[in-house]
Amino acid sequence: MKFVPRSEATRSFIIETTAELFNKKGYAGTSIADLEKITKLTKGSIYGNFENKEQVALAVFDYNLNRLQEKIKDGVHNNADYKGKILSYLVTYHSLQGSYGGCPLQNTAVEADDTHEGLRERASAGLVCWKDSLMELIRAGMDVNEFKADTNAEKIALTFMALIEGAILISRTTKNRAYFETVLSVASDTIEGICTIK
Amino acid sequence: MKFVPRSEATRSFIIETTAELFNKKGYAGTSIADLEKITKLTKGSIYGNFENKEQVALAVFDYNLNRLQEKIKDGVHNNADYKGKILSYLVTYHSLQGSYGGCPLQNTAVEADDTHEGLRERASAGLVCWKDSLMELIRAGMDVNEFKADTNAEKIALTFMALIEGAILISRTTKNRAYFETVLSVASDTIEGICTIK
Amino acid sequence: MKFVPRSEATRSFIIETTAELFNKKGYAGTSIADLEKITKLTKGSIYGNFENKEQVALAVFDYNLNRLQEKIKDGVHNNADYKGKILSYLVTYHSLQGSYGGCPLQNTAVEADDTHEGLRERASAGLVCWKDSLMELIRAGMDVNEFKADTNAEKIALTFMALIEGAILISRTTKNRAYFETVLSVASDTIEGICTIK
Amino acid sequence: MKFVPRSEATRSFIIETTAELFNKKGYAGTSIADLEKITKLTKGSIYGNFENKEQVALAVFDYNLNRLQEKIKDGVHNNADYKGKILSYLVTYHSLQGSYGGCPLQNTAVEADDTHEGLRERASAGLVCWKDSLMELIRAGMDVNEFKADTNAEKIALTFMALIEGAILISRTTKNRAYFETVLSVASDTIEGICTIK
DNA sequence: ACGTGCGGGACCCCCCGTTTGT
DNA sequence: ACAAACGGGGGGTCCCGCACGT
Repeated sequence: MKFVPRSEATRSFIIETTAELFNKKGYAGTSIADLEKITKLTKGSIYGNFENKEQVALAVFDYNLNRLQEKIKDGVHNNADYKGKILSYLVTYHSLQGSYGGCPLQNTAVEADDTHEGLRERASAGLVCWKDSLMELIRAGMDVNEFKADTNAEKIALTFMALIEGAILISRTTKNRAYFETVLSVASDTIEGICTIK
Repeated sequence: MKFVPRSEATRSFIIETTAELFNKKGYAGTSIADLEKITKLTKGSIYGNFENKEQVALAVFDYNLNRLQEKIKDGVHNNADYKGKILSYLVTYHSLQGSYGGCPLQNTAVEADDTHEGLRERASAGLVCWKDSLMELIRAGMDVNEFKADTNAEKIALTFMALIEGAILISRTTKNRAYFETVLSVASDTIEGICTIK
Repeated sequence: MKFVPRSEATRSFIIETTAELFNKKGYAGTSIADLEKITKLTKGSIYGNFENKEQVALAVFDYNLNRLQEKIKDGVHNNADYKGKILSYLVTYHSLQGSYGGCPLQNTAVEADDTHEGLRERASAGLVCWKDSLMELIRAGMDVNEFKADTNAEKIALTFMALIEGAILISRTTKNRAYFETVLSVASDTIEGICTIK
Repeated sequence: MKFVPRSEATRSFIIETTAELFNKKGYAGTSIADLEKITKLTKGSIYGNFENKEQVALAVFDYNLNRLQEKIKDGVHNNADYKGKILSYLVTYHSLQGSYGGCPLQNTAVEADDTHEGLRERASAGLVCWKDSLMELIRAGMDVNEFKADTNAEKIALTFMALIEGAILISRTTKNRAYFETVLSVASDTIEGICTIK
């Protein structure tokens, strides 16, 4: 029999409630029982709203990614110049380094790259989207002469992203926040470096 | 009863045979049945050589880390100047980007940071060890005037590491090798940037 | 996660269906697979109704003990005088000497005394409760002058119980019913011996 | 391939070393690993001396039974009159109420009666032998006019045994030594009761 | 001959993701 | 939306052989 989703509210509730759990324990490490416990719903209810565990995980990934993107978008909008817009990513990531379990893009990417093609594709799309957004900002900044004309937009974008993800990885694993700050300052410098004026 | 290990050969065989599997599928995602399949040994034999799955995983992590460190050490030894020694890391990591499942330090770190303290500690120690090695090389290079006297060794080391790990993450997830090259070139530039002469 | 029991009916069904098995094969000797076979339920169902095997065993012990006590209570109620009430124990135990696997109190006590504190405590409580019931009957009989005034109630109770349990042990092991009768006749004589009139 | 036993010394060592363990934990509850641990021998060695776990258990039962019988025989020999000989059983059993895990006859009988025909038979034989020994002593006492001529030897023997086993059962389970004394005093009285003179 | 080292595989208890009946 | 059952798989232990040393 075909699967028919039910109340959108419950579906959202499940996604939002379990998002942190999935981010922390991963797809393989999170059980349906965990979902029951944290949502206080029953298996039947969860399976009434999702076809299976995989669909919950996919929806949760989308939610986590969207949540991140919204915050980033806020930061971007709140800055007038392109340098500020790009540097706002650092502020946003900084504010996220709480107890949510790290960057969902990173967590999903690393778990899924050799095990779950569906999740890997989504993580990949998330990264590419992120890169494209950054490149767009850089190119826009170049257009208004805020950034140097010879800037390699993709290279800067990738460097920026790599530094952020690397910073999260190192600081979370070593539980040393200072490493995070240090690496992010380099990301900041990287952007400063392409500015035409200081 | 205290656990008594058996033939060192079998133990090593299990570790070496399952190392890639653990690196690809992670601790939670690898089952004893997987180990049986790939080693063609039985549970009885595996549990005769390891106390439990966790001990296999820990040993495998050590093996994977050591394997990486050996390759890096080779690269370092084969270069005379400190710049060459440091840049050899990039060559080594470049050669590793095959089908082994990515960087074990990254995989373990990301999976374990919120789920398995024992593995997290090992990954953390691995990262710190890596950073210290890099800092030592940088400081030695400063001593012989190969690197600028005002170089912040720790910052450079962390940046270098973050770029490498970030590069692996992005390129593996997107399955785009070019991203890897691009980010590593930035890592290379970073080292060039602290050299006294070109 | 806290364990939440399911349908009381299934739970009871499991207890009742497996009670004889546990009584015959003991706690260590009874496997979950045995329970599946005899109940024709699956592991999932059993573990949905009980936290673990131990909890099944404890519930089964309670059931078996209660079952025994109900029969005994019937016998006691069906007799007007205290001598008759006490001797009814013998009739009850006599009727129980079928193929149920012997006295659950005995079986549990002997298996658990050095291996399972939880079961041992329950068996102990069962024995003490039995002794107290007997003593109450004896003392009541003394109050109405049915039993001699100088009767040592506890001694008589313990003797009565020891004879019954000893009788079961000997007769079941040797598969000789006559031994059972012989020893029970002594238990009967013991009660006769404290009567004021014949 | 046929099984060929090995050094008698090792065989005895295994039996003697594991006797208490089997008595405490039972046949089903004792694992080969337990035997390894306590003997500090390897499985291979144990299986070199016994065909399988069952044969160890049978040999251990024989050993435990024999050990008991030897002590009883000592007590019997050290008493001149038949009353003393019989009552010496009580002294012997009293001295055995240490931490050895209770009466091996009882433990084996209760575990085996519905699960292991081989052990049950041995326990049965042990009980019958005990009964016969007691009956012999009683009849010999009757012959020399120490015991009343109308004594029902078998009944007295069975009562005596039942009281002892019942006493052990009750006192071990409740961990109340006083119950043991109380019931054994009744066993003693039973013998006094068949004496011609006090 | 005898003890050991080590591998085998069936089975242990328990939990998994899932479906069904209501 | 839930309660309850399902059956396969999770990690881990069981009892047992076999081949090697001594």
